[in-house]
Amino acid sequence: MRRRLGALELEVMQIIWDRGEATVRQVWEVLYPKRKLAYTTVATVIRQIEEKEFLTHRKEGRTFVYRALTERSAVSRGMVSEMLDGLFRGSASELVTTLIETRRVSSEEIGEIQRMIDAYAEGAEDDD
Amino acid sequence: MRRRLGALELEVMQIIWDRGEATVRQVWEVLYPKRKLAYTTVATVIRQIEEKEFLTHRKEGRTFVYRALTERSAVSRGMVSEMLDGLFRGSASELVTTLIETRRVSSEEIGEIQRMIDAYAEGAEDDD
DNA sequence: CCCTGCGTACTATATATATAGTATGTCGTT
DNA sequence: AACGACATACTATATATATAGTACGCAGGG
Repeated sequence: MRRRLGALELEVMQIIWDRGEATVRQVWEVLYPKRKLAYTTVATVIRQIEEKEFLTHRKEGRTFVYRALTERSAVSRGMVSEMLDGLFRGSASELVTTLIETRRVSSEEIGEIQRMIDAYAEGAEDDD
Repeated sequence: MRRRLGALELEVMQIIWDRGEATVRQVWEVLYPKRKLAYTTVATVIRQIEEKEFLTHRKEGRTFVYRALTERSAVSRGMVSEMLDGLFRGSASELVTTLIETRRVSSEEIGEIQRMIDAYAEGAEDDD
């Protein structure tokens, strides 16, 4: 019964992935400047995410400390994959085209992408 | 009051973008093999998309012929942008990394991406 | 010992999305 | 003129998501 993550749920996950572990209060503190949510709202969202089995918790005193059950990379891949199919009919190059049309991508980033793609092309050279 | 598109709504939009225009029946016919939806479901979804102002229609006889009000590229950019921020903290290179980890990307596609990125790097050379 | 702060649990509401049924009108064929 | 196919309009239900309130327990400061 593994569902998908909404925008707010994803934000919460990002915070927990960043820190490794987090309490409701810690998540709330990070979130608060951007989205002025009630503390209990954050608590509720976190419990909902836990129901979807993306999180689990241990008890420290009376406080729950949450950690991810699913890695960030797995969720990212899932979402990228979805977008690839849903939006670009599976075409990776179309996605990249759109990506660089979307934002002014810094030349450092372009460089990184070039290196990464080149490295990948090398490695995959005698594959398919 | 411009909202966002759900997965099914996006599928419908893709069909209409592909053809330029489409009737409910045409959309339904394309959709049916994949998702066995009732004809009226498709009609409802299309009207809902129209309410969000992504579509409009003209009347041809008694049939409505729908066309997009928003270009595919604009929607794509919006969604990529969202994903970039929500998932990769704005890092385009991380997105591309995840992309090539996600699927076995064909060497043709890799080639295309290389050419495209290189061209972009050229053009932007003396920019920022 | 009692109040306050903070923790979780449960419940609630609004809106979005997915899905389809019923109603009603009309066009074309017999 | 009536029937069947098909068109849109309206309505309905389930589930997901965003958001927050209330209830209740416990622990520490006075």
